[in-house]
Amino acid sequence: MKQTFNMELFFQALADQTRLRLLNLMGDKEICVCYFVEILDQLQPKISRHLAYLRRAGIVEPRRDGKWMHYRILMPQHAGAAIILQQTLASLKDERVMQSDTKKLLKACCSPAKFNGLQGAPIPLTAACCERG
Amino acid sequence: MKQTFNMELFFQALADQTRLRLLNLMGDKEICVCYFVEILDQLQPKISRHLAYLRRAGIVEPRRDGKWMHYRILMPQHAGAAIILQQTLASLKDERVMQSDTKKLLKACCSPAKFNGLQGAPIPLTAACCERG
DNA sequence: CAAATATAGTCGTCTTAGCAAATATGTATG
DNA sequence: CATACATATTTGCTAAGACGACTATATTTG
Repeated sequence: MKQTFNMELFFQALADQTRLRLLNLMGDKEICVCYFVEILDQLQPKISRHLAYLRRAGIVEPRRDGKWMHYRILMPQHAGAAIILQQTLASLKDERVMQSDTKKLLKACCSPAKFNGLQGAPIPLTAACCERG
Repeated sequence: MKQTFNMELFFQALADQTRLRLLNLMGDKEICVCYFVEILDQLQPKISRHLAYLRRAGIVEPRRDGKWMHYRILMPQHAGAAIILQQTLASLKDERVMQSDTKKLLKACCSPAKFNGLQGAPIPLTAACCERG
């Protein structure tokens, strides 16, 4: 089907804790880079670099919105890869770190102003949380 | 569920072409190391190393049989990982290299004597191929 | 210009290939 | 039964390459 799909590269992209945390946070919604930085509590260039790896592997897609960049998961054309990615996302939800991240994201969406790095940051479009304070 | 399961390590183990080829050859049967060496046409220590990586990740299990070591895939306890591994194996079958390897393995099972490195090598137990020549 | 994000450069660390040596088993020999 | 040797496989070791962290700098947009 896909001539250019590379299983090895695909797994390489998934074989990193930081990238798994990013994917878990995205889930099925679009997230702004600034949220990743805030929630993972890691330096911005590091987040950016890992997002670049995911981009290169074709797993995520960026969208520019003014100053902000939003990322969302791009389900692979390759049927097998799509199943693997979905199963991975499902499995991640069982892990403590991932649950903690998800909870933190919800909080941040509710009141971005309370987080240093999120002054005036855009609220994730599909976030099912309370309105901005 | 499993405290010791590590998704990152699991994907790292899968993120290598040589290891994917080994897994594809094993499929659901037990294979002797000497077949891997012959079919991948790579140096034996290299094969051994990659088998060690797979062992460390708990993906394969060795069995000694006299001089020969046989390896087989060990389905992970972790339900998600098992699904991912099964889907991976299924997807590999669509790739040319993997199909070629599988075909070569079948040939080697039919007449091991014709391969330099397989003089007197054991035939994979569950190999559904013709008798040894 | 300021803010958000991406990229480049440098460094330390991890992974891998390749070779040599070690280990484990089997067989032959005394 | 002990020894020596052959075969199959694993494991140290070292150099090369890839990767991640960190800092500084560049790019894009308001």
